[in-house]
Amino acid sequence: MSLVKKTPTIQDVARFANVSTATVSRALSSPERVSEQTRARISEAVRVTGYTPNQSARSLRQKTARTILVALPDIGNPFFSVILDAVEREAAARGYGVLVANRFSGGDSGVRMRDYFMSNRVDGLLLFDGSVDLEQLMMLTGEPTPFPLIVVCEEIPNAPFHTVKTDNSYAAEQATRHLIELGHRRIGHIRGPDGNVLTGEREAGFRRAMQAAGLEARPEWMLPGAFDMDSGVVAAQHFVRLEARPTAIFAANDESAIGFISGLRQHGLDCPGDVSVVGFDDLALAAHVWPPLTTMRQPRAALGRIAAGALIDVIEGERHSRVPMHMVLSSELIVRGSTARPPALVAPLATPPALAAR
Amino acid sequence: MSLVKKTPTIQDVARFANVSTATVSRALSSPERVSEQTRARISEAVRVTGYTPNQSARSLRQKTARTILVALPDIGNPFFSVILDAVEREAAARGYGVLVANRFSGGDSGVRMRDYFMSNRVDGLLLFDGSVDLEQLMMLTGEPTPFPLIVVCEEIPNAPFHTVKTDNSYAAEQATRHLIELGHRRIGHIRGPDGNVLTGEREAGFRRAMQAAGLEARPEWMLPGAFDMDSGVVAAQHFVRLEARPTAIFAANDESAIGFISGLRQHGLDCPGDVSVVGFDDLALAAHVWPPLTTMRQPRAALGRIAAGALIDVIEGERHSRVPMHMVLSSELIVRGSTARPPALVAPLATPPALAAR
DNA sequence: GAAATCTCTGCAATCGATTGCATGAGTTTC
DNA sequence: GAAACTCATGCAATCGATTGCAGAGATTTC
Repeated sequence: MSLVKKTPTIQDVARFANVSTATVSRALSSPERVSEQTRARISEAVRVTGYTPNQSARSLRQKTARTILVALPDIGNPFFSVILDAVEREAAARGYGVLVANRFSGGDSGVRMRDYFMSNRVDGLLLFDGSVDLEQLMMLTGEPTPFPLIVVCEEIPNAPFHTVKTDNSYAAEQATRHLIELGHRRIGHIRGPDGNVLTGEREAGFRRAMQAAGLEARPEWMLPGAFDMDSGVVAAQHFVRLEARPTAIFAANDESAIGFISGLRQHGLDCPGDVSVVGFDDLALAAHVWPPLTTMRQPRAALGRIAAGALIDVIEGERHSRVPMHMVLSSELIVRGSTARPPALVAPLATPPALAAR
Repeated sequence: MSLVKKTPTIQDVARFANVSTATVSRALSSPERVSEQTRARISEAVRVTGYTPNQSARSLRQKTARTILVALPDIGNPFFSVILDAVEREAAARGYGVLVANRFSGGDSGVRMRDYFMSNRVDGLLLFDGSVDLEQLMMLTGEPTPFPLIVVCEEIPNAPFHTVKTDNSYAAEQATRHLIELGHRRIGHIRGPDGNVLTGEREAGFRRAMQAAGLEARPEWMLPGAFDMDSGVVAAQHFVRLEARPTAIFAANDESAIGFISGLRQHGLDCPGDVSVVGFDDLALAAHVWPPLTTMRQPRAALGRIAAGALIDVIEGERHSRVPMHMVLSSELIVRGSTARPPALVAPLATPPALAAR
């Protein structure tokens, strides 16, 4: 009769089934504690009334939100969105909702994070942001981490957090070694954004491979970048202005590699004819750009799945280890068309003077 | 002294400031109703105790979650992830959290949606999934939509929902007209997945443009697709086997266009030399693939922002119009390198027989 | 056959914030 | 100077589900 029919509560179900709310609650959460008859009556009552438990009330009582917070630097970036996809699926499979916080780095990120937790909206945090201020975070979390947290894609030495990451530094080393094995000696690097942990690890791997081969990582060949296509285009502009150019570039991620190749083309240079390029991540499009990109495949889906699973384990107390866990997943070199032998080796007798080392 | 220090509640603040919890609550939500002195004492108490309101308790009392649910077919798809980015920002700016539900289409989607709402976890829904069963949804929602809902990217004629969309059909017409204006007469189309509303609208626009120009949309030139790169590659395989090939293709989205171009190349065909290709969406990478893709730019960020804003308006009762609103944003043709005049027109006298129409 | 145990169910407190109503002090009005 | 009003605050009910405790009846144990 009323204009707005209220959503049914556990009271309505109890009344309909002629039992107390306590019994209804038990019938739904631990059916074995309720007699078969009663259980059947309650099921029927639930069906008829169309009852769904009120999550707010449940959260309030149980101090549990069945929700995790995923903090990302940029959802629009396909690298993260694929991971988010996997996270969402794992969480959904275990009955958790996923709340996303985008552009989490920046001044108030620590405060916002703290608010999310203290407000009991989420039970745990998956932190993907390499630029977030972890010092600040640690201060907020206090000594023994008071809330379940897993840092993904980053590793802060000695930080009391669980982490899941890929073997960035080793993978960068592999990528660089691939170029060296092709015969390249003059190799440059497009860096990631300053202050990002990944930037450091990938650069370190690059330097290690160079050093191991007795090659020099020239400062002017370390081009600035920012993990996006535009910065790759800009890097290409720097590149063509170099007096002595490298014959190969290891880019810190696929997007900057693709931007770089596109920029090369604008200046009449060919990849891999003039310059070999290796990327990092293996985005879906890496196989479809021209030339198809040689890159290190990061196990992104696995990363998301494992991180989400581990976080929920922590939340549910199945991993109560005081000592932080560090999980490392390994990457894989995918050789495609963007890398080849250096020009000098292809036609050693015809090396044009312009390309010869000064 | 205790091992685990409890999170402070409004009681703690009240005790510290020597007032009732009612006053604390009012000081925080409507400060003008509390005297300046008291307000200062309360602020101090909040600061000292480190109090943050418990969202579950607030939700329970106010029947409001300050959270919206975003249902997407595929977060991993950059098309959606950019929109999600905009949605998240708009929502955050207005104090709402964003819960994501991925792969929402499929058997239980209606039920899952209903559960989300009835459980009071979310206040409204942004539905992006063209494949979700809207009939089922309508049944669940009942006559006057009982929960705030905005359907994005889709339009169901006569459905009692607010919608935000781009002018798909008109944009497809424009894209096709661009090919016609370049001189193409034999034009094919890579379709989207069956059952998706967008597929139908884009195909309709294509047919309208063809008809208006007096051209035939041949059945064997309507290639199946699925909005992803792989289906574009497959479409290219179909394409090369055609007896009489089109000189231009309008692909239903950028990903299938890029996959198609990549597939062409594997068969030794050049774009735009042999075939011009127009995409749809203007993904970030469209400008960076080779050749740079001519495409219809969809105002994705605006779409997300406007949809989220409208949804929150509805939630907060600022738009109580019974009659559903339909907002349409317009797309823009971005001409790049993947379209050119047809081969026959470039060198009309030298048309190789193989390329001539049979 | 009394005691102990087990099974099923209900009572009522509890989670933490919000809000309608009431109250008392201070202020304005005529 | 009494009535009417305003302002700041407190009291206590309320939102809806969960759960410790207790009791009634049935069953097992010795």
